Amino acid sequence: MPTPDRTSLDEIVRAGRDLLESEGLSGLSMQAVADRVGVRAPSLYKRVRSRDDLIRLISEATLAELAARLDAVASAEPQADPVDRLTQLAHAVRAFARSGPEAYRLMFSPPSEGSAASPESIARSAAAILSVAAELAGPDDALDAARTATAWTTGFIGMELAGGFRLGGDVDQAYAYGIARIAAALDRRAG
Amino acid sequence: MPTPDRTSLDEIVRAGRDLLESEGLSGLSMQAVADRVGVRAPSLYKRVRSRDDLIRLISEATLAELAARLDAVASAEPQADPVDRLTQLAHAVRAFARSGPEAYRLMFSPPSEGSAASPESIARSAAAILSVAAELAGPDDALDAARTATAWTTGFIGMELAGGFRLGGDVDQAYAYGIARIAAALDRRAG
DNA sequence: ACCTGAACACCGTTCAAGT
DNA sequence: ACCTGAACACCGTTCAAGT
Repeated sequence: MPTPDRTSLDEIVRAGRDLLESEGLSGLSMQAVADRVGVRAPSLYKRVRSRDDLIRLISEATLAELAARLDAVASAEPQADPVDRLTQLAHAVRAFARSGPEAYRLMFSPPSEGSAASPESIARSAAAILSVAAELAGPDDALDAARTATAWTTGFIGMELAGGFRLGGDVDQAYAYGIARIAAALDRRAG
Repeated sequence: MPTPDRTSLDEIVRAGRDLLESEGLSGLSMQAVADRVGVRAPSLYKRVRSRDDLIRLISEATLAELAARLDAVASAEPQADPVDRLTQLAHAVRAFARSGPEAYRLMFSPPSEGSAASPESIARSAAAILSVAAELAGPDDALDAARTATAWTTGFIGMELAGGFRLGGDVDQAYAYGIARIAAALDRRAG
């Protein structure tokens, strides 16, 4: 006789994300997730292969949200100058990271191989930046340019989240300075 | 009656680093470290406050090594063009990261607050880059320029180590492309 | 002064037994 | 078909007892 479902994969992933953000990665235990969704820990394994798998699902969900956010920004003003659009994208990534720092970090530094998001979802979240990079640097250099912009963005935000900017100075201004330099450097019109 | 020392802090940190590199962060257990140095796990707490503290010590040691490496590169050809020197520094960081990827990742994404390296040692490892950045961008923009270069470098390498470059293309070439663009963008002589 | 075994409170995960 | 308690093999850490 079937038992009525007492939870769902969605609820588990959502609970995991909340827990990750409020308690950090070490607080994301199967027990804690089970408590949140009102089930015993072993029951989670009906919907999730392992804790690593749960972490991967959280990464995947976060990545999808980021991709949606960036798509919205990119398509908001399709006519705007590509330098401005790249700048807006970079600011959107930073705002997203600040709204959920733990989940953001998870995307870019998975604690294990099995918890890394799939190449497909990574590619999807890079689409908006790739398209602006193509406009800026031209089709031949689009991939390299997108990588340069993405590397700088994730590097800056990663250092910021890790508390790496303790030499003083205005971090917001450093971000603005950086994105302006990067955008100009990638702009083929500038030569 | 005192017992002769059966291990030392240095040996523990070294064993921890080896273990980290060969087994990953999750393989870096107090038990495994104790086995390596020939002691029982509780004895480690005579020299180390906690596992987090051991991780911090490993980060600190790695950071000191990186700083020494970069100092050596920076002072090898003091007369060279700053663009070339920044390029060499960037390549040195990447080579260092590849020689010990797990320890490298630890420096830039500490798994917890207590395992982060001290601001002082971070500042020390940034000295070489800061000095080239000052030459390139001028004293007023030195800090912002150093942050831009560092963010790009750590971001690129972090993505590479996380396996984030699966869209194809030549990653070595993307690195060369990026550092050339960044160096040119920071160079005030180019304007 | 250092080292140890025993113990504590946790983990992630498996599995037979329940409904 | 889902859920559970019990169990297993691990953790990090503390502490009294040994030398």
